[in-house]
Formats: sequence, structure tokens, C-alpha cells
Amino acid sequence: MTAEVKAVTTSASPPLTERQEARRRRILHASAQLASRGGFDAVQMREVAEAAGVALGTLYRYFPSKVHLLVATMQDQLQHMHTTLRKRPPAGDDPAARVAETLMRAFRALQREPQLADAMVRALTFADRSVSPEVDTVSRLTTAIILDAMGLEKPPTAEQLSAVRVIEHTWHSALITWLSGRASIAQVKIDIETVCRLIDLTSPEKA
Amino acid sequence: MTAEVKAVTTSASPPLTERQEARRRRILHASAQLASRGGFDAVQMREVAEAAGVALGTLYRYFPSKVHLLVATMQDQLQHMHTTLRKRPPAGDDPAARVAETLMRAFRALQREPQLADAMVRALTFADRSVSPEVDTVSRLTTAIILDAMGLEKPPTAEQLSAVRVIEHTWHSALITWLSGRASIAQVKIDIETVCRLIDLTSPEKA
DNA sequence: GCATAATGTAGAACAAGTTTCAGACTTGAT
DNA sequence: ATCAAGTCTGAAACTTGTTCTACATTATGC
Repeated sequence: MTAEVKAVTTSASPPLTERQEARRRRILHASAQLASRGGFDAVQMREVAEAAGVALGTLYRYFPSKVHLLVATMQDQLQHMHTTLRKRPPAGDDPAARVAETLMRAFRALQREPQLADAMVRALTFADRSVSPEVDTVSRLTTAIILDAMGLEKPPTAEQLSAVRVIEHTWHSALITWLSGRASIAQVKIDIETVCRLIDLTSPEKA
Repeated sequence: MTAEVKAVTTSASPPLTERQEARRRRILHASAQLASRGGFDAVQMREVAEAAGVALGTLYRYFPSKVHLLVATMQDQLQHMHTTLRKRPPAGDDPAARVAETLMRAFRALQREPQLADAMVRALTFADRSVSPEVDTVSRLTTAIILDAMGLEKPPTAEQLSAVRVIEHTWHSALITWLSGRASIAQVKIDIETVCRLIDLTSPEKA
């Protein structure tokens, strides 16, 4: 279980030495720490570097921009969440209910660290083309979590994958409206439940 | 038709003199111009001020941040689009098809100015709480466009409004994936069509 | 018309993300 | 053990969003 997670961490690129792995970890830790305090704005590159005990130039060698750093931080947090969620799979009867339950669980986790959520989600949606590979990794992780929650026996159909894409869209955008204070927690819940109905609509038995 | 649009432009706040209205318009024009060239990054406050022929301090009096400026720019563009769309309403048979058609039309309009779209959408999703009112206005405009496209005879049900919210979420998020090069135009089309199926699911006759 | 408050201007100053560079330290191959 | 290549450090410089200041212009109530 842990082994697989490791494999996803970062594909390709030359393997890091132990000291480098440790530096990378300190940086990500500092980033999450500062983000938890004051959100996106509180993650200041100079402060991250100092808190992690590396020079500013080194920080930029590991993460070529603030957005890269925060997206990597999100990757990191998502992996934790994925393994946590796997330990207690959702209990709903149908796939739609299970996905909704899983996403609401993730949402409650984010509510415990709203500032961290702010930093990560804002970075994710602000990311431009230069961050595409990293954002894609996050997206694949999210997809994996949702597919896991669906608990399908067979591989998903193209239609089901489309539904999952739309669920992801809704998830991200609903989070943003919540983080910027334009939607309540209750509203996000409704949005998630609404979009999850697409799963029933695309389940093979239906048609 | 034009009268109503005027009313939405900016609610409350003291009425502007003619010269002020003209300044505001020059600023928005400069903003859109620069955005069309190089997207979000190309909209530099000093350049906007110069192109609009106002002092930097004045620009900040009219729009308290770059994000405010770009969200206002989006408001402006959306209003154009709304009136344009109204002239030729979508022709589909059911509400879902009409909404999908309308959004695809809007999407094609954005494709003609991808850099401008980039600037506006990035600003919209990056906006923090201080921009909530303005972002909300954009959101209401978008909702209005979608409801228009549905062409309902009766006022929408709560369920239908939920569906519209989810459609909006998908619309924004799909745009972002397209703008950051992570999804093709075809993929966005599929996502829009997929989410629009929610409309059938929530139409009163169904239940 | 005039006093005055609000608005606009030019330009300096400040903050935080990013780049650059010279020199010290590690690492890996020989 | 040693040399070359690559990495890290510290510090300064540069960019662009934002704020501030001193002064000029405009609008408004009397």
C-alpha cells in the first residue's frame, strides 16, 4: 500500500540523494505549515526557505515557482488523504452515494485546515501551462480517489469517466466558492450530491 | 434591452460623472486590449494606466486591485455576450440541448480571444474574499445566461437551480483545464454535454 | 464667484516573487 | 586521494503589484 504511493510521488527525473530527499521534505513541510497559518499569501518564498533551512536559490531549484511548490504540497496532502480514505471505505449502497460520502469526508478534512485548503486550491486553479504536469498528477490522484469510492467491479466505461471528470470540475469549483465565502458548507454539500446523480445516469445497467 | 444591461453594470455606489464614466471605460478597454495580447501577465497595472491615460493612483481608485480590474473586465465582456446570445436564441429541442449549445457558442467566442479568456478566468478563480461582490455579479450573469438558454415557461425549481450551479462549476473548471492546456476543445465539449444531462434529470416532468 | 472637499497626477517607496552570481561544499569517477 | 561536475549558500538585483505623498485640478454648496 505504501509502496504504490511512493511510486506516484514523483515520476521520472533523476533519483534524489537522501539529503536531497530530506530537503525536499523539509520544504514541503514548511510550506504546509505556513499555509495552515495564513493561506496562500502567508506562503512567502523567503520564509519557506528560512523555515526549511535552505537558501532561496535552492528552494527555487526544487520548486521553480510558488505555484509549483503549492501544487506539490497538495499532491503530498492528497496522498495522505487517499491512504486514509482507503482504510475506511464509504458505506453507501450505490456508487453515487459512496462518491458523495467520500467527497464530503474529504471536504470535512479540508474544513479543519481551511487556510491550507485555500493555499492549495488557489494555486491549483491559478496554475498556468508551465505547471501542467504537476496539476495533472493531482488530477489523476483525485480521479483515482473517486473511482475507488465508486467501487466498480468492471473497469469504468467512457461515460462513467466523463461523469467523473464533471464531478472533479464541480468539486474544485465548489471548493473555490466556499473558500472565497460565496457558498456555504451546506451549499457545497448540495452541489456535490447533485453532481453525483450523474453517476446513476451513466451506470451501465441504466441505459 | 440595452436599458436593462445598463442597470446591471454596477449597482449602488455614487453615480459617476461623464468624465469619470469615460475614464472607467478607457481603463476597461485598455485592460481588455492588453489581456488579448498576452493574457493575465500582460495586464500590468502601470501599462493599463498609461494606455488609459490616467495616473496609477487613479487606476487604483477605480479598481482596487488587478483582480478587481479583470473581474470587472469579465463582467463587461459577459454583458456583451449576453445581449449577443439573446439575439439568436439556441434552437435545440430540450433545455439540456439548448444550454449545451449556448455554452458551446460562448466557448467558441472565447476561443477567438484565448488570451483574454485566460486573463479573465484566472482572475475570477484567483479572486479572494475581497472581490466576492464582483465575482458574485459575474456568477449571477452566468446563471442568467444559462436560465435564458433553458427557456423555461415556469420559474425554475430548487432542483433545477442546483443543476445550473453544477453546470456553472463545470463550465469554469473545464475552461481552466482548457486554458492551461490540460484538456482539448473536444474534451470540454464532452464535459459540457455530460453535465447538461443533469437538466433532464431535474426537469419536473421526470421525477 | 469662492471656499472647500473630493478627485486626479506624477513619482517615489515598499513588498514579495523571481533571477543572478561568486564562492563554498558534495559527490562520483578515476 | 583527487579532480571535475554538479549542488548549495548568501546576498544583491530586478520586476510588478500596491501604497503613499505632495501638489494640481475639478466639482459643489453657499
